[in-house]
Amino acid sequence: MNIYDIAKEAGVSISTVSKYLNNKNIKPELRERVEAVVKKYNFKPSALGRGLAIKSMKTIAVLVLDIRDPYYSDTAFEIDRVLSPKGYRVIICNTLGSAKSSTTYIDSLLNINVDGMVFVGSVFNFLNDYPDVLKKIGDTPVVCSNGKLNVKRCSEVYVDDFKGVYDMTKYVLSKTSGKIAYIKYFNTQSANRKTNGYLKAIEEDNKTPYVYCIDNINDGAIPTEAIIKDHADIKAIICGEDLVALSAINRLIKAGYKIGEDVLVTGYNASKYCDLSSVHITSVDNKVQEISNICAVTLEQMIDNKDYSTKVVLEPSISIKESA
Amino acid sequence: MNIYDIAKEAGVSISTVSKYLNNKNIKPELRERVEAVVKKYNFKPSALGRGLAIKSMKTIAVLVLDIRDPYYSDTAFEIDRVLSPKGYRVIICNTLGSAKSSTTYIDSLLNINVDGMVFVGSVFNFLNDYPDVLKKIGDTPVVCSNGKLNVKRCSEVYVDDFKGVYDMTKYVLSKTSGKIAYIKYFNTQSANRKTNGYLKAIEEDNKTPYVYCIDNINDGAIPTEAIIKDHADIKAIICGEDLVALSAINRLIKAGYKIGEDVLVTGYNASKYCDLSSVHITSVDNKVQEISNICAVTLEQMIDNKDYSTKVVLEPSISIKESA
DNA sequence: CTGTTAGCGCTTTCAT
DNA sequence: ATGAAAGCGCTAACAG
Repeated sequence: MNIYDIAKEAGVSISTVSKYLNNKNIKPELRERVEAVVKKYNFKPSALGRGLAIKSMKTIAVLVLDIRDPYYSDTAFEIDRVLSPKGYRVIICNTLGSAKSSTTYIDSLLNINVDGMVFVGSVFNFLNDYPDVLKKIGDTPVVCSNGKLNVKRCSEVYVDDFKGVYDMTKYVLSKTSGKIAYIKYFNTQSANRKTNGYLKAIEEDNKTPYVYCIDNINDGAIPTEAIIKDHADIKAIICGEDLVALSAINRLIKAGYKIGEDVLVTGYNASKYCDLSSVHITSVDNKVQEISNICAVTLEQMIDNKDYSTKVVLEPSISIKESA
Repeated sequence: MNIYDIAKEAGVSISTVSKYLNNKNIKPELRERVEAVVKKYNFKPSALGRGLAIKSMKTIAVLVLDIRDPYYSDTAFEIDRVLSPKGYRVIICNTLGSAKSSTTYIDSLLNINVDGMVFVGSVFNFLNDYPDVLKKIGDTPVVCSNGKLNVKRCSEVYVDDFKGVYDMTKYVLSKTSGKIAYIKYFNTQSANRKTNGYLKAIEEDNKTPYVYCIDNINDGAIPTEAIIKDHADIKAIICGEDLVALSAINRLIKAGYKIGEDVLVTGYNASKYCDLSSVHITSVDNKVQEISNICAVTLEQMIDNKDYSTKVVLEPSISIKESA
């Protein structure tokens, strides 16, 4: 069933059917005739035919490191929640941070004339070192959450994670005068900004910073163990990720520390992980849902050639629970 | 840049270019000429043009309840991991269990001639009550994980969750002779099979079953509290979901129980949640990755019109940790 | 306002 | 083996 069939049965031309389908002005009588047939067969025009004609597939893509990470699945969920009711299909790409994989996904997306893409996380900034990729993206609308791509049409949506950790460190400083350590996860620009927030606050207080790094998000117990060994009198551990805080807490409990009393522990993301430990976790709320919502809305504005903000910065807040 | 441009520059016809792109036989000389131009521009044929011609977009869809649930994101991840290197784009659909949303997604997918769909979870079986939807799906390849759709081409991949909980209950019975309760989550066919596994094992041991139900996966603390109140001498709680076990454990610890000693707690899914509590959780391993892998591989076989198994049943196993 | 017609980029007969 | 031409389903410019 295609518009020819509909046109024939309604006794009109295909362009009238097309006009009907695209809400253009046609005479009421014809409109009724066409509508009757369309409804009768519950006809939905092929997105392929239209796609080829107008070079758009009503499809957008969300590129993430790994959809299994709650931060990314939250993002993907919100984007789908906003855009799928508007007829967009949402393609999900797990790049795992590999340049090869990322560029392959991008090729594949451009191949179907994807209407827009959302790059989630500052990890994707490495693409700025691939001018041929940027060139291929051309003027396809791009929204970067916590990142920036040097393409023609790019909107950036940030949460100020420097401030997030800075504020959190200030908060912790207000609760203890003892040693405060920081566990940094990964080495993205975002992770560096967070670390700098910690360093700045610590420095302003004339204290000594203790930074421990991990590359695997499940390895939180390792630096925690090191911290316990290096500084048995540790009073607080600020973590760059909730999962890390969770591991740290479990490790500290095993070592006999009372969380929230002997030692304060904080996380980052204010994710559901915060409520999974016996001691609920105080965390930097970096507004995943809000930021993803803005990404989705902005992307749609870009696609529709409406005005849009090229840069939005959100203030994180502190979600206080029991661990600090 | 399209095949006409390539053809012109290579001095051949478009059909020769098309043949080159589709690995059909062409004379070595021409092949070389075409290849040179294709490589020069790193030409990738438009999926839209091809899509219209052959009615396939090299796109598959994964329909889940909610991608934020780790079980579903694990599934989506694995399917993308297998299929995206083969050139498939993976569309993600969060139906939230709503019939309206599901059918809208399905319409949208069929509209782009999606090559295949994976329905994850027995929740989607409700679609069998919508004959018009099934009819629309027609002979589009469908794979159901833990479910079944009455469409022309459907492959089912199951994990025997009755046996999973049955075995787990037997295991728990071997460790304690006290009261064993079960916390059931939701009311899907799968949840019922699990509950029956518990009931069967309990019955075979001539013990009294205690089943508590919840509809929200985060409500594990509620039935746990009830259990503590009803049966202070509870010896084990078997949960239908890891997250429920996690809440139960936190609640039990608060009440002063020693997990793994005073009371055993088990989960279902053997997800990463099992390692997030201070006491790691013994759980039924229902092989998410394996099952998703089979879904992806089977779907590809169906799409390629190769032979495929219409039904695969996997045996769950028990992942023993500290909580039981 | 309506219909005719020419694409959109590719695949696929069907002659050559 | 190769190329010309038709066709996939739709949109849009253009003529009426």
